[in-house]
Amino acid sequence: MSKYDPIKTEAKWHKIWQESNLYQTPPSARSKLYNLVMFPYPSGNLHIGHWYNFGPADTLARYSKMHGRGVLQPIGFDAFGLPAENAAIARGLMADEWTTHNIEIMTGQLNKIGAMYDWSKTLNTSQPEYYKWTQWIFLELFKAGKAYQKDGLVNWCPSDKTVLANEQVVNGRCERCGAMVERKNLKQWYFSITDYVDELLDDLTTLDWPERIKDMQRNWVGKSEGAKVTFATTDASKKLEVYTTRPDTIFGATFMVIAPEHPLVRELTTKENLTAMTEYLDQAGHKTDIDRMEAQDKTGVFTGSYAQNPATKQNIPIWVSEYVLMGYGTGAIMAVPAHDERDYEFARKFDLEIVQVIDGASVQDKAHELTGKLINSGDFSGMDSGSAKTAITAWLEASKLGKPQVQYRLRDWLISRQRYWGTPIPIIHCDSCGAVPVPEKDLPVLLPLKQKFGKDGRSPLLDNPDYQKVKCPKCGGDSKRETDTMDTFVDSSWYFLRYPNPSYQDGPFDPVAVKQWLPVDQYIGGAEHAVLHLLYARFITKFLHSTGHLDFSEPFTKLINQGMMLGPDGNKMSKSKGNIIDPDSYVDKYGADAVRVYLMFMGPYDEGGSWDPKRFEGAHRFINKIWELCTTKYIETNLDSTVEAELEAKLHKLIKKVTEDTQASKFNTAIASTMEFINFSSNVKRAGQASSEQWRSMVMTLVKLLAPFAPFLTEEIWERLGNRSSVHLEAWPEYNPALIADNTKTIVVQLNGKLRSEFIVDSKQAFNKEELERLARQQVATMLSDSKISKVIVVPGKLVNFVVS
RNA sequence: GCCGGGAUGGUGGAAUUGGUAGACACGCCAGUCUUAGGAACUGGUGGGGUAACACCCGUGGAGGUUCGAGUCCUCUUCCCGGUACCA
Repeated sequence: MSKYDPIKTEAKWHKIWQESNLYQTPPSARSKLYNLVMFPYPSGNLHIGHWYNFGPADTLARYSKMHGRGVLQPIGFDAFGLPAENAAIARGLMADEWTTHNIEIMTGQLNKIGAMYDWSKTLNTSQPEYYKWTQWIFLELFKAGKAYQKDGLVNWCPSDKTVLANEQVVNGRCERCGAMVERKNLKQWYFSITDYVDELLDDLTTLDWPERIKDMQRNWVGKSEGAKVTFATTDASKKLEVYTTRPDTIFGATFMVIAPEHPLVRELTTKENLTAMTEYLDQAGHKTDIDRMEAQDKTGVFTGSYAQNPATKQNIPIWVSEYVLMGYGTGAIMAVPAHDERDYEFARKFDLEIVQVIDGASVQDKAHELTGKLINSGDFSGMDSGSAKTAITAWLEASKLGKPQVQYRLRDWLISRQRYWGTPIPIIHCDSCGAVPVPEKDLPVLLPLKQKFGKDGRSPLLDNPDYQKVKCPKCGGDSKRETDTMDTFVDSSWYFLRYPNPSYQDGPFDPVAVKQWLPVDQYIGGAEHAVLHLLYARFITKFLHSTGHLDFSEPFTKLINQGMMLGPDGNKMSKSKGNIIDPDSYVDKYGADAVRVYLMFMGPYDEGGSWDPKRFEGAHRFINKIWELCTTKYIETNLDSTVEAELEAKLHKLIKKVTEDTQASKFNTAIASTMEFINFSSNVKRAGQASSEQWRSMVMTLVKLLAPFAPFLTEEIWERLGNRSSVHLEAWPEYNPALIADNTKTIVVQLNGKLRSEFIVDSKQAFNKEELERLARQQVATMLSDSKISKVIVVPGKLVNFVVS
């Protein structure tokens, strides 16, 4: 029998599967599985991380299909976006040409994976028939008042020349290109994600997602409970609102601090302090976020004004400092230096009063941030922090000086981008009517193709009068089309709704198909989208739910996170480190099955790992061993009924193990047990101890168990075994529990918990305590001869432990 | 700083959830085959110890609970991911 040729075999089956439409999505199914991977960005090449995501995801899909579930497993492209635009500029190409070219290449690579993609259900977010509906969703949000324009401080990436959402700023840098983000005052479009903040937080408990992802979302939303308190200036002319999580410390508020961008800064600054203030504001305005973060020392300037602490009635100075951020709370704080580290540092530096109001630790050298018993707090002294928070907030509320307040860190989603390659924002700016939405009948607003890029990547839309010139849909007057496009995360926030029927014309998604397939049953992808895509998609789903377009409010019931694939050196793969593994070279030499098996055997799926070329050999050998075992002639020479029974028992144990492990995405242990079984059955084969019929039936079962892992190899073997139809249409094997029960058990004998001996006992005897103790005593009789047994512990079916002195 | 995850042979990793630590695989060593190399196959492989057994040590570190701890508790070191003047 010839050696296994993965290249020929894989090409052969890929063709047959395609021609026979083997993986066509069933129109309906009693039990459905919407198995989804995060669709790729058409960067030009499928990298090893894609394989690590898509291969095991397909194994899960195939496993479910064999369980009789109707499976929808689509694939498409997240095709708009900056990298394509930048690459096109760099190569002097059109963005659409570059994207189309990459999609062609990547489609070929995707086919090699051997995944059961249904290519009749693919989509591409840069196509007008798709982005028409992205625009439609924008208009729905606009109608509901949840897409709005706002003037304000935004994150600006000077290298990509566009604004960014908060979620796209990582450590003060642009998530895409790593450039330091600047702050700018601009009028931009936002989506009101904060309107859904409580649902986004609370519904996390209903989701079957990894806890760490849920925690990341919880942290990002950043809910905190406290109080809003109003402080009046001493002349009562102005009011300053502050947010605090520690109303119990209000008696210790000895000064106030407001952000440099606070609207009252100018008004509060007295003549004597004006020069210093102007200087301070000027240098603060020039700093990037990074500068601010890295500032070692607290800086600040006194305004010259005072406010009255409503609790102590004392006059306290109002300062301006960068450590108070305009974007959180009210942009002003009551500073309690005794009980807040930052306020403490500021007070020490500028020699401000420190009054301790919580007992329990000295504030001589540092702030005391814990809760405790109140002191120096008037009528509230003696209470503990917990009840004082409630009592003081109630008192503030009764005196109309404050109220309980819940604060979130999450801000609205800034979706405008000053770039060309994205979904045009369907808005027309009219001098008399303002921002007017493009009427639905005029959708899509087509993105003009074949555009030459301006200098420095300037959006061609800005220099395209034909695109901009438009009549106002309201008054018919001359007006100007919006030239910004949408963040690509808007495109990807709803794509999973369209997959079930991507050619649907009458809406963004086909309600019948959505009813059949949604929500997504399992979503498989990396953790890098925890607070980006996954949060946005939940928001859009909740919006469409609240407006009656969907009857579910969470898009992804179950989330599976694969770990990260690292280079052979254990580092994140990057061009600069030169440690990028190209999957194609392995696929072209050893086949997709070997690559899939390698990736799944490597270790726990959610932990990832580094690519080790040496260890790849193991997966390759595994494939060859299966081939050898299943396709070379079996000769029955030396029948042994004990071995036959053992083979049968091991097979059924294997079915159980592979079933349970695959279900739990524990691919590595599923494969390990299969290897173990193959080692055992190779010995049986060599000795010819089992009947030919048993052997043949065992091989058939084994091939079915392996089908989701190595789809090409198993299909070829299946055919050679004489089967006419595909192994991928077979039903998943079931195990017989009666065959799994061992008829003997190994009982361990311990002395003081240490292994000393073991014996085999008939399963019927394994739970008879007296018998086990008797047998165990025989085993270690000589060792026990001159020791005193103080206790005997018998664990039925497992062990006997003698405690001796 | 805060939140989450982790540390087991030369390497990747197993371990029925408190009951034989190191499954499976890589690598290495020896052997068979081969002109040779490779491939394939067979056996061995945590450390110490022994002629071979016996025996001792061993899951980042220090304690503890228990007849028995990789697994539970307390403290601690280091690594990874997320997040951060968030009041």
